[in-house]
Amino acid sequence: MEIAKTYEPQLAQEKWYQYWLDKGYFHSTPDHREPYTIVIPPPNVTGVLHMGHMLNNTIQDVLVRRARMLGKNACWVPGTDHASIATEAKVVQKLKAEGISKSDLTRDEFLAHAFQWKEKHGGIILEQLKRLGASCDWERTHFTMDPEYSQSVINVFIDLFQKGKIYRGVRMVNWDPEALTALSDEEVNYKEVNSKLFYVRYQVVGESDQWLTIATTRPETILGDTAICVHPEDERYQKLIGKTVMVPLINREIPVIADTYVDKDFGTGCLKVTPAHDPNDYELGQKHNLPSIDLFNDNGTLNAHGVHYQGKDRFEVRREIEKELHDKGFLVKTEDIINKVGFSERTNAVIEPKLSLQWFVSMKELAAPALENVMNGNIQFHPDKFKNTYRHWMENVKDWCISRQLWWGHRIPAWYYSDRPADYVVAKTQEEALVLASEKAGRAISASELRQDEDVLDTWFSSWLWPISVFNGLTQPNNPEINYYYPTNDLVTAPEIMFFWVARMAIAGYEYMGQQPFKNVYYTGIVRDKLGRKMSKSLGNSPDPIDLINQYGADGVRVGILISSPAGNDLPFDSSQCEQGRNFTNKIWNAYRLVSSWEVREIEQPLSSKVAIEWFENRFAQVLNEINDNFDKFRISDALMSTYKLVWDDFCSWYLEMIKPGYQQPIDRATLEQTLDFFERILKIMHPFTPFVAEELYHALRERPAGDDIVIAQWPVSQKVDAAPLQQFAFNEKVITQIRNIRKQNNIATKIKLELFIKADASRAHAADSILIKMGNLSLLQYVEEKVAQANSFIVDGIEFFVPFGEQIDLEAEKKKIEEELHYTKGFLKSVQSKLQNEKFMAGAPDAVVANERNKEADALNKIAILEDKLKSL
RNA sequence: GGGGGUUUAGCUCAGCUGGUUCAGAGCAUCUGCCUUACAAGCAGAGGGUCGGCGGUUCGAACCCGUCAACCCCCA
Repeated sequence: MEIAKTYEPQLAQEKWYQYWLDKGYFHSTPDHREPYTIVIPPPNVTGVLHMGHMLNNTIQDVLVRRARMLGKNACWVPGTDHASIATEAKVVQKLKAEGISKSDLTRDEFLAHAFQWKEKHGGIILEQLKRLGASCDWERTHFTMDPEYSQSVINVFIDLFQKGKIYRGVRMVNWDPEALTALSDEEVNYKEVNSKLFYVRYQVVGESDQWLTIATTRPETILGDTAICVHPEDERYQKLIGKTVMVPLINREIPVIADTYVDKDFGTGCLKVTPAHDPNDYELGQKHNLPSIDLFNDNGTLNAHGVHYQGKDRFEVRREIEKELHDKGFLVKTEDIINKVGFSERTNAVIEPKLSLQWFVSMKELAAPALENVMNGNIQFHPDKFKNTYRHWMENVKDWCISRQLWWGHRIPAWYYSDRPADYVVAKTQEEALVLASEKAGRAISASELRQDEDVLDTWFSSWLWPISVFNGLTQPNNPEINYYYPTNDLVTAPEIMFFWVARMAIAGYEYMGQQPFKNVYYTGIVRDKLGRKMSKSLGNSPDPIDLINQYGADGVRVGILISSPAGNDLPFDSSQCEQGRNFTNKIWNAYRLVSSWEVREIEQPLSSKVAIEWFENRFAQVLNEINDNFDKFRISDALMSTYKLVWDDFCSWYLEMIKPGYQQPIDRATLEQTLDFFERILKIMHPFTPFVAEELYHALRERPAGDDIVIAQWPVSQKVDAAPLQQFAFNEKVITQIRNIRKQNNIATKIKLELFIKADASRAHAADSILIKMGNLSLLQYVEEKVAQANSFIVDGIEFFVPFGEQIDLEAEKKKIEEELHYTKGFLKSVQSKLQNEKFMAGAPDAVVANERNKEADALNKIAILEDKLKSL
């Protein structure tokens, strides 16, 4: 049967993925084997696969597939995250397009729409992962809002509340005026923007025509000023401290206070204090007992304190108030400056610092074990440089604002029974809340009096339980699954979410399991385009992974994305890498074509094949050790590169060429059997990277009994490496390269046989010479005592080789070549000898190093002698 | 402003405790080959004062200092 000249991946992908599923190879249940567990970083339920997922999940799959082959009980738990803000924003948008406003809907109606959306779009991304070949245990697919999962989240909230770790308080929070919710600090991105610095003058009360000028980037907040602050040691303003000034436009009298917080050199050295709208001002306000005047509505428009600007948007007011200040003589000047402004990670709206009543987790104590166990290596980071960043954050951890003014998510289980903020209880259900509320109030509270908190919990308040809750470790403590699979082994994620997620999982792990959630954290880099830009939807510079899979095959794309992406390094991605990956799959495919075309006959095994086999056996063992070592160190790209070179260079370019019978010649059985065995081992180590082509060829190679599939095959066992055949081969490789060079320089076709003379004692003759004959296409190989005249010559490891000239002779070129080599070797000798003559070197360097230098000297002297001799003879 | 990191071939990266790897790999480049497994290929070659300067050392890509550029995180 004719085998296609190029590998067609699509059929194999569908066939084998379905086959693996049908056989249940990805499904895991606890047994006697050592578990190997990875929990997927759950993508947003409504998300679609992007290059970042691609990188991340390919790495996970490589790790899982290898673990499976190592005989571990591999379990990769997939699932999705409800992603409250992102998903709610999408649903709101979709409803808007249909002419429905969120405010027209009840909470239940809205949630019905949201669940509908989730049913429709949820899980698309999981289907896409299957195309990539992800060997997840799909029977374990979880969603962070599954009933049992939600139960864990609520339980944890209640538990932390009862432990006094959760509290409710008024704090300055990051308010997203578009999503109408508070955000955690981590969800705010600071960007540099071009702004204006406005210099505005305030009249000093009780002085005629005395003014004090402040500088601000936010003139619209002037209406909320409650003080002016100067540095206590600023001589310019000494006499103003304690006086009062008039707020422009509204003529409210406010004090001038002094605090070292003020930077004397920024602007005019006078700071206007607006406690309701700036975190630093808020602190100042607390310290100096200043009132707060909140100017804004939740959507960023001004409220009644904004007087005639009431109802207008903050940015519109900024423009208009500039004009009014100018017209009325308060605006001294404006300057262009670049300042940092916070933007919402989700909606990109400019964040408004806002005072509000929110729920917080007190982090300091909770974080302690999570910090300690990363620093002491119980949890390992790859690369470990991220430990520094982690420590810095954990040592300065701030309380975590966990309430979000959204509907999509886990509703906060707090129940209010009056209008007083303190009159609430925290309970799992309304029934329990009724009991608790009645107790707390000292009277019977009725169901109608009870009102549940409107807010939901931050998404990360559920995802931090992921490694525990996917095994129901909180709702069914000590169940067999959690006991078996937890702690998980490796977590693969992006450094951006080290604090959002990794740190908090560690915290929850120690708090609720008394154990780390994972042993290793592998941080991937950011996938960038050729120009170094982050791949993003808005830039439109991200290829669709599914398109790539269609174009290059899943295996090709997997190789392409891993070929050069060391842990923690950004990955500048270019589709040419996938081409390389595809070529790789094609290479092994064609190796199979070659091997399968041989006809086996009961003939004697050529000596060269015997030698080749011995060499490859050891070469394979050597590279396998390298690969295992790279895997152990989480150097995935290096493991892939070693695999790539083993397959392409060692196996295809050398081994197969060495044992390949002549055209239409049969092969001996021993060599073929050994080759099939090598091929099979090669496929096994390729399998984690290129699972589809590996399985396809594994079955093409041999008839196999049911259940003999590469996906569950045993990883090759590491063997002892014998150095001798490797050295012999390295020598031959150099000789062969030299012969090829001579062919090339003299335009001698590969087909033409050459003669090779070796100036050495015939006792040096070795079985491996057969390799020289075969690979050099020699008609004669002979040991001689004297130089051979009229020949190209070269030296390998101090031994001189001669290839007699054929018809063409280029004496001059040959001479020049030798002269160049001679010149170089003399220079080399000089540098070595100067070292050996240096007394300090001789005194200071270890013996081994000195001996080494002596060897170098001897080699160089020998080589120079040969070269000079050669020159003379020409 | 605080913290961390990076700088080695055109590109992406290795380079372990300072001493043969006269600094390595893959890709790209150049040259020659359609040699019946593969042109998605084969063979060969070129390419780096290891960011600059200074220091320690018999010896520095590696250690120290300094300057510069870039990146990330945090406020």
